[in-house]
Amino acid sequence: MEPPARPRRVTIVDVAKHAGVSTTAASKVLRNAYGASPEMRAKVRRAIDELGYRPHAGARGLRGQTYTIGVMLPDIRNPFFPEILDGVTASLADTEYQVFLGPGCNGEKEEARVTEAMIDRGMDGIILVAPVSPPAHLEHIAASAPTVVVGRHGKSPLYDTVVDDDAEGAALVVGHLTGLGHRRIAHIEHRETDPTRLAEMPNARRADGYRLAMRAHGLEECINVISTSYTQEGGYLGAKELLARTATVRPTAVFAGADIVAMGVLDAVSEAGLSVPGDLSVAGYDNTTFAAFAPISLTSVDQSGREMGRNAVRLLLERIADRSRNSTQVTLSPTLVPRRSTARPTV
Amino acid sequence: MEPPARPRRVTIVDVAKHAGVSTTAASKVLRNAYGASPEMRAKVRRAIDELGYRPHAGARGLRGQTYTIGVMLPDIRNPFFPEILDGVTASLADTEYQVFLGPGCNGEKEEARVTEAMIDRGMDGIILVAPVSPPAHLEHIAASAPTVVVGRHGKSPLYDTVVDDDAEGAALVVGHLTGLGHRRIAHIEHRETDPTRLAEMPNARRADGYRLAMRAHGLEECINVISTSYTQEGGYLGAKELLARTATVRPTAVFAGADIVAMGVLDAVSEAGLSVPGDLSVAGYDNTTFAAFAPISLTSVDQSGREMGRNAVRLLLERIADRSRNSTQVTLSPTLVPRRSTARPTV
DNA sequence: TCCCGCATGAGCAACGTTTCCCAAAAGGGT
DNA sequence: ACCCTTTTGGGAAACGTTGCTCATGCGGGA
Repeated sequence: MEPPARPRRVTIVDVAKHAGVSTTAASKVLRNAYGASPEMRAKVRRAIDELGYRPHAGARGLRGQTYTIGVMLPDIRNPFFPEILDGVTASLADTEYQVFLGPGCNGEKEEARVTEAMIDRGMDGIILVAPVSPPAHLEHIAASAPTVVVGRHGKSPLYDTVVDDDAEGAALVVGHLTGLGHRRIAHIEHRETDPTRLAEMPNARRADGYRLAMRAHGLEECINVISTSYTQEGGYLGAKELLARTATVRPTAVFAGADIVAMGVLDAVSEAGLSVPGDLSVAGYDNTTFAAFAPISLTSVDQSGREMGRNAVRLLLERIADRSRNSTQVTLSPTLVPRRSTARPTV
Repeated sequence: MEPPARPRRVTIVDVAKHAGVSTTAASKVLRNAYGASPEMRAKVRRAIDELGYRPHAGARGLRGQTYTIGVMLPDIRNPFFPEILDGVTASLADTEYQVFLGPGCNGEKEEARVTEAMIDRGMDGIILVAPVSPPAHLEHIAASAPTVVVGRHGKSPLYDTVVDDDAEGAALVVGHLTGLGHRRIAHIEHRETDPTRLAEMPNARRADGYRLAMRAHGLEECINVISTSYTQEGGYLGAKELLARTATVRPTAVFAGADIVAMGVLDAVSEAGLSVPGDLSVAGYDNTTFAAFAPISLTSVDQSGREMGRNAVRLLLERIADRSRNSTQVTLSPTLVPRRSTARPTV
């Protein structure tokens, strides 16, 4: 016995037939376009409801828009990114647009695959969060579809950007720690060699901001940057190196470039039988969800991801409406969230 | 001055012209279809490379496949779900398929919006992770596109399922705790009233498994289930209630139905000035990333999300190949990961 | 009365693919 | 030399929309 033939999807033609009008007319009603009388609108709308019609996005895309926005996140595991996403979806909630995420892509190759896939699917707009691709590739993307880059400092006439003032964030941390009385404040950064990334990626800005702030507080000779990576393991290795020093040289505080790095630092501290903040104050960056967990209670910098997401959508919709408008750069200010992982140094 | 007209996308017609063949021929080469000589294949492939042609997924979808798989995650913040996603993308890495995620959808309404959007975009297959929609809606989805449901126990002839044996997971925890000498073991569950969810959702199975295992250990009179929700707040409230009791009735161990719930428990414990595991042993479920962080070090149940993702893809591809095949249910066994949050009770 | 403009509708050609078909040519067995 | 099969290639019609162009009918101003 044959399984029942799947019912063909109802199309705009079915709607038009059922309403007794032309497909053109039905299309006009769908798009709220000019040239349809109130009675016709009513008829068509009724037919749509009765048949449960939904427009086919692919077919629409062939002639214009797909009503789809693509968002690329570098790492779905980093709990900071969902904040941005929330801002994006909230802003798009009462529009016809639908958001889809490219899956976790770390590395240029994966990034290229995902962005190309978005373009191939005719997405109306693309939001790239902290992409690692070279600027040329970003411009290639932006030339194919309206694009907003979030969390990366380079500017281009082809795309808009939304960034956090990472240097200021670093200064907030240094200011907080010096205010508590710390002098030997170390920083764990993400090692970067590529020159454009060195100029554009937030991690490099945070390191620069740290150095600048240390000098501003007259602590130039205490500057101490460990280059590992923005991972838990990177934090662990960096902290091991710091803790191996003799007590008179050992830092009393560590500014980790990201919360996840701070987690690694906590691992190493715990392994060494030391305590936070008694033996070492630790601060992170991103104010991720777990920074607030009671056993961790990590002092961190909040970049207001929601606000970044909202701004990204605003810029994207503006650019969809007018592709030739000048590119815009939005910079948001971070705030410090002090918690129990930082305290006065015990001399 | 006019901005330079955006270059029209390269189409299969351009490729055919450039190679000096028909578009039919070019299409055959693209799809590795029968009826093209080796020389023609070579010519067309060269043209594709020279022009940088990429097929337009929307147009393809109009006539068949879009080579797109949609994955719906209920909550992007729950660090367990990325595991599943990893399994999915890894399995799909060397196919032509591209994965896209629906953004965080908690609630039936959001779920419906996202799944409809996936269908509208002609996605070739849909993976639903722990959906909350009623079975009728799941079958509606499955009737429109090949579907695999992950992390939900109901079965249907229309879709395949991949689940963890949640009852066994609960039994592992209870066994572990009784083995350590605990008797008053409480459980914090996600309150569920809807009868089908009560039957199908993993949280209900975990609670049932807990009860069953307690009886099996002769601890029926110690059974103690607190109904809140699978959130940090839910865990916090549940733990407050438990900790308010006098020491002789107070549980010595808590089995939280999810790691995020355990975080809330830790918050409450810390607030009450008590310690883990000294005053209270705590176990979670999901073995999320942060369960391994040193200051937390949470005993948890690992469901091997990767394996679930891999299985989901396998089933999905099978169903795409043969839509009328019988539906399959895969059940995976969880394992216990003991850490420092559980220990012998201090009488 | 005539003409113009506007509101209302429909016809039709795209958009970029795939696939069903058919034609021509090329082998292969008598 | 003949027919039959297989290979190789292309023409053209879909798929579901949208937007251009055009036809009709109506009212109003001259």
